[in-house]
Amino acid sequence: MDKTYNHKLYEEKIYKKWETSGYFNPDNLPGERKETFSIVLPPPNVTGTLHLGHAAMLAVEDILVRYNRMQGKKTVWIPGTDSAAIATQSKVESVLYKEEGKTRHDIGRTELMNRIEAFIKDSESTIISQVKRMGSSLDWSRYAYTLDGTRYKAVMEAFVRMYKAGLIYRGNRIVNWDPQFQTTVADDEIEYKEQIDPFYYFKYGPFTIGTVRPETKFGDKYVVMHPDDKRYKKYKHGDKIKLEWINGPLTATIIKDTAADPEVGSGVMTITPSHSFVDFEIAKRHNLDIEQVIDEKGLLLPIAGEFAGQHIKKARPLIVEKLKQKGLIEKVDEKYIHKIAINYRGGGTIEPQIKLQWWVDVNKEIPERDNKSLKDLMREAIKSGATKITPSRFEKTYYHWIDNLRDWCISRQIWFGHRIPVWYKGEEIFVGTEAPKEKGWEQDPDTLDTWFSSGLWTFSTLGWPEQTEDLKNFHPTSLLETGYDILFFWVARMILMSSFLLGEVPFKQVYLHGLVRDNQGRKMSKSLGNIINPVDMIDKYGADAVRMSLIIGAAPGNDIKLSEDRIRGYRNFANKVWNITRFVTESESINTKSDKSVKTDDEWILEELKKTTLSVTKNLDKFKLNEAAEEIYDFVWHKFADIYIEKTKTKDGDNFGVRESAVPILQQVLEQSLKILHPFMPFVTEQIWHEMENDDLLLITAWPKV
RNA sequence: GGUCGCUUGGCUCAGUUGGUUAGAGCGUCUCGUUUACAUCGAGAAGGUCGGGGGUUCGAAUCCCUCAGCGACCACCA
Repeated sequence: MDKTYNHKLYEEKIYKKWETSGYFNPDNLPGERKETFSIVLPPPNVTGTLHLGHAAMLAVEDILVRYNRMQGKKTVWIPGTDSAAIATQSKVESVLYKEEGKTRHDIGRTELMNRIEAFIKDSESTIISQVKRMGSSLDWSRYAYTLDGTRYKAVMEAFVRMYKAGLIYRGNRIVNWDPQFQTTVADDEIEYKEQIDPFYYFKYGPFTIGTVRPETKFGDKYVVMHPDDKRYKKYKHGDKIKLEWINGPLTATIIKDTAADPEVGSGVMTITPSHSFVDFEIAKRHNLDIEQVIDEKGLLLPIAGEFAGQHIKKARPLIVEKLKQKGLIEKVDEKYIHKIAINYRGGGTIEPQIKLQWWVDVNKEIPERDNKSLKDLMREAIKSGATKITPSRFEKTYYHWIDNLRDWCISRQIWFGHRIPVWYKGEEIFVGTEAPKEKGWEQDPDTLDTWFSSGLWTFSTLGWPEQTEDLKNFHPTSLLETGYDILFFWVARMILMSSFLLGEVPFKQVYLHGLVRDNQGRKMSKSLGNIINPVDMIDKYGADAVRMSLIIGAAPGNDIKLSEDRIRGYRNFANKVWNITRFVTESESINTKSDKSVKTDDEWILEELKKTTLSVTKNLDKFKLNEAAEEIYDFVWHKFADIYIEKTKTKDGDNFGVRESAVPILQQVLEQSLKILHPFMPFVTEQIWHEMENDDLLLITAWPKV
């Protein structure tokens, strides 16, 4: 054995050895295994590269998987990658534009698909090999891709079943429209950004109305006020008044609605139902006309008169200028702070639009599920305890989210993804897993929201809708581990899908890890230049060290602050374990007979070993990985090495040695330490296991009985 | 505006049924070049556990209140 542990010499070889052993696949595990343990990996983007968030996720999941495998359970961890529809398509589109100056419409749907497929093929191996470098004991024989054949079947089946149950419908409703990507965006995929803009007060007949967006106001012909607002007592609901507006005279109608807050401004507002969620609701309540003002590209429509055809950004100052000339501006607040909605995937500013889209009805009662709605089912999964969330405080957040949940818009106007299994022929509509045979049917051009297919992930990866052995054995899965930032996006939707389609929860336990930040608590970003690349760190310090640094000090749900110093510290620990082994191995040949009163030392270390093992086991069962890892670290370094080993050393003149009676104890403690350390630091422990001339793999040895 | 969380030695953090002198890593200081390891060892300094009040025989841990920070959610035109 070398004097220091050099991870570069071993990690790749060890991973290969594990892979060829076949033990990542539960079907090959030795012995009779009755209990099962299953985790489905949250699929990273197929075109992405490994970041620290992935690394943290892989570390946590691999620890639990290795632990349960050693506990004698039939254990599977299923890998996969995600097509990341919008992100991938826009990446390919931007390359297309940069290199060839073309848009997707220039090359057509089929050609774009080909380009995307090629791009994915190129980059898929990158993320997979990076996942492997973390030591992830994933069963690659069960690898799934969100757009592969099996998953396609599942998505089609799910859509059709939900449609037949009346849970999916098509309707005209207001959506979040991204003019840049030309697609709808889900409520949760929106980010709000603070911005300073002028706030205008306009004269609207006898009233004063305020807005930051004059360009939407052309069609405003309803004035809304609170029914109890005394200032406007003389106006009755439905009254008509004539007034002068941007492009000439207009007849406005008075609407009394509680949505108007008397405390805000003048207490009066006009509405633009076509481009505002609130206004849309008001318009629907009172059955008002709804007129589109801005088109999908952000251009003004003919209703804008002389401004028609102009882009809203350019038109705004011109409109303000015109209003000024007409004497309709009362005042302007130049520094009004408000929030604008943007597509968090990096797209443009959201413009609400009314569109004919496909929706999932979250409130409809489902006869085959005891007349419960999807919302009810989602609540029940947690309330009944069928699924538990760690840390538990997120359960409250989860309920709150469900309470505010609106119908889910699942159609997207992009080409890359699962195409909606609906065909039209004139007024006729056909919904099925396969295209109708006769001619003349045209398929809906839209694709499904990526979270629709992700929602099926726990069972689509197990072969559903086929009733496979895997599905029977491994569903509901034991645990879902992910960052708390996608609790809503994903976790909630998996519960929704599984509850309806399978009548059971997708997982028994949710473990939410925190976000990885830099050592000052800042998010890692390119612009700050504080990104730590996990692959670089693995090169430098080894995967074991990276894993430990992401576990210790990271309580569930709390953000992790990481620095290179910490990673280095755990590299040192790996080396410590290595050298303990060298000492123990050497002790066999240099032991001396000088036995003194040392029985208490032996008893003490064995007692400590037992205590540590027990506590580590308990903490792993309770998902307290951070505490478990710290205990082992402390035991191995400060109890075993610093205290016990030092005490076994003997000195006779110039001859150094080891107390003979301690040799078997050293062996025993080392061996058991390696076992309980293995889930955390799999590479160095496996290599040592091999150096100690064991034939089997540490990977599948039995967890010490406690 | 609503909800949730955080505040423990210089820095980063543990501490879930309230119980003896409050822990770790990094950093700092002193000493040590003994063949397991300098990616090391021995030792040390450093905390009224954000402020105040309360419950209790006893609180970092439970309750109230104040302050600072952060996150998420929300339709302020």
